[in-house]
Amino acid sequence: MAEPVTMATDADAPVVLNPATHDFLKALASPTRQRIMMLFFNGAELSVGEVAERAGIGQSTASEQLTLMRRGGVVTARRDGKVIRYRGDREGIRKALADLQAYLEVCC
Amino acid sequence: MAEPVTMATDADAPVVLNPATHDFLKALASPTRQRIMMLFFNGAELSVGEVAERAGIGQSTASEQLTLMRRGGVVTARRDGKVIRYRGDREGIRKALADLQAYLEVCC
DNA sequence: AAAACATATCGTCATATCGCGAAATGTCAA
DNA sequence: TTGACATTTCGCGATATGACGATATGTTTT
Repeated sequence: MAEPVTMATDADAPVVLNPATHDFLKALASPTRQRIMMLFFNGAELSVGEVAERAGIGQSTASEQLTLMRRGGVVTARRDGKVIRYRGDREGIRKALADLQAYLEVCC
Repeated sequence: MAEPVTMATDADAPVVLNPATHDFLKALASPTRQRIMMLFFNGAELSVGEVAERAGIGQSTASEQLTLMRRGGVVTARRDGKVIRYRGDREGIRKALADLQAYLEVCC
């Protein structure tokens, strides 16, 4: 409940941000993943194969990048038959942005 | 003035985010730079040498990482005699977070 | 101008990440 | 359970990043 970021004093300032927020930053700090992110424009839901095709990357690459993005909380996945459909994670993003903002509040 | 992110429709959705926001994400997506960031806790102003010492890294490394962070808009630098003092960039961070939020609004 | 000092840049190496094809895993249909 | 198909995992080469020491640049003082 008590985040390492809130109410910090000089003595117990966090040295790194929490893993979830770090994963969020990594999930977006790559041109390829940014391109993938924009495929989920307007709530679109896409399979791994569709992402691979539209992003112009191999199928295994798409799978790996989507796993990272899922870990970063920017997309969610659900199985639909033999296909897995991904879409933007509105709530995950909202939370990550809030955490990031709280983290940065400490120093600036 | 018209950001590539705002008012996007399905036809002209941005494929990557603007360079400034990308640099912002990169500036924070590294444990070392996160550690450095937290040194600027509570508006502290530190020289390159002080950052190197407190972060436990070499002087050249500190200089290079601070350059990245400056490009990402998370710190500012000013010369003070023969020393250069860095501190958290409140306004740069605020702007970057707003841009990031706008970018993510598109898809989620 | 030269000495002293802080920072920036350069060259190099170690490690991490990216992207791929191949193989393994998992799921539905017959 | 076998076959067909989608996704994940694995192994690998290419490229990017991180950190360092050495050197260059810039600033102040003498």
